[in-house]
Amino acid sequence: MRKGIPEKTVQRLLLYYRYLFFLLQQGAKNISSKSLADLLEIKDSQVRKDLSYFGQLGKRGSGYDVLALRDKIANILGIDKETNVCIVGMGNLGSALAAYKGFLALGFRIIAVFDNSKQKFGHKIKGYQCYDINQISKIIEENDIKIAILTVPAEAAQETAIKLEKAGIKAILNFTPVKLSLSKRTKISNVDLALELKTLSFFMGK
Amino acid sequence: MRKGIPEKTVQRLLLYYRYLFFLLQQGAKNISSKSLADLLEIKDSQVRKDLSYFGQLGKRGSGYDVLALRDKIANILGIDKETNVCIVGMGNLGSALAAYKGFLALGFRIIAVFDNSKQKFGHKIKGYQCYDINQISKIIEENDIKIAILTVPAEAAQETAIKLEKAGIKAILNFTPVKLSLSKRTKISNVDLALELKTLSFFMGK
DNA sequence: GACACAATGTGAAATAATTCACAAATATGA
DNA sequence: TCATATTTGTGAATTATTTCACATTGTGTC
Repeated sequence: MRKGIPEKTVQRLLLYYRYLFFLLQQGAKNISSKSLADLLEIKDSQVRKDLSYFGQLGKRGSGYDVLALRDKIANILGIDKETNVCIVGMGNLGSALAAYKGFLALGFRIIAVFDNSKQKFGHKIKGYQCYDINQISKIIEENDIKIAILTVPAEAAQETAIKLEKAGIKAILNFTPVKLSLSKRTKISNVDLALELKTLSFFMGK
Repeated sequence: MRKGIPEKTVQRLLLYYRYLFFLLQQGAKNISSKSLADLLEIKDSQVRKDLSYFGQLGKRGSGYDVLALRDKIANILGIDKETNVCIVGMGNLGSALAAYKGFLALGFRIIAVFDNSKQKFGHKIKGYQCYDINQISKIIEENDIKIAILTVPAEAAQETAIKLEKAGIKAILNFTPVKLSLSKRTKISNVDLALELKTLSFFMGK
């Protein structure tokens, strides 16, 4: 079912989800692809094409049922079941992400945070018990964690990523500016903050 | 010169830049599109196509001069001149970004940070003087700031964005999960942390 | 200098993503 | 019930991006 679905489509699905969530609170019962598209400043055909990957979810003449569509998307994206994650590297960014509420709303639960500094482990950071990175195998196994958010300094990125892979992590959200070299089996997604800012400034006013 | 250049190309340019910077430190004089491509796990033709948007930068037979290419990319991306930015919203994420070193390496200088809380303004946060958001017009004018990093809570995002636009901000790096509605003139780039994590988990193991 | 090898630059081809456009289904109102 | 409106779902067309493939240029060796 999730074969050949463009990444962009998955991303938009989440944007649809957020609007549907909001619309439901407003008491909306139905919505057309046109209205949803207008809210996001995209084309209505884009909305319909995206949704069509997952079946015939709408009704000709009246559009989509807001509640049913929201729940369907929640199901497609797995928002309806909890996914455990850990954060590795408790510097400024790691700590900020530990406190970030946006993950919870999408079904993510931060189960553990790791660092390599004796000063930090054993203590609580943003309410989470901080563990020694070398204990990771034990803790991710005990807690069924498959996803790690990597926020260590660039110098430590590659070696830490290898530790994560060995420990059984299947996907890494990589906030370091390092191209991680791991087996094809491990899924990596890069969030490069400086790159985003540079791209923005390049196209500014264009 | 920067008309019709794909955003993806600009992003890769920065990745090339980082590797060239590193290679130069290693003492490399020349590099082929093939070697550079292999480091990034992309195709060599992609590297050449990307660079070809900006002229004939290589030399047949021997490849690209590392120093010259690095400097050319720095020039294209404007890394060689400083760009002033501000951060708006000094919660966890805003504070973490204020301390983030990666911006500096690309020519960005954080000039001011803003918040709306009396507890915060007047004080220093991560070494930066925190100002009242309502003073923004004055401060961005005085300091020639055209770019803002927006890290306020979702509820305050749209109203704050309007303030930024009114004050003369031309580009916003938006970390809130809100679709900002501003004039076409203002360039917006969205960094949606929860979306990145959800996309990653969707494709995990696929 | 001539020959073999290396590597670019770039049209053309292939692939991917978006948008169009319209038949089909549903809704609405007289 | 019938005519008209709406709105989906989806092939086809378009547009964007990547990859191919090769002529051309430069390098190194004898």
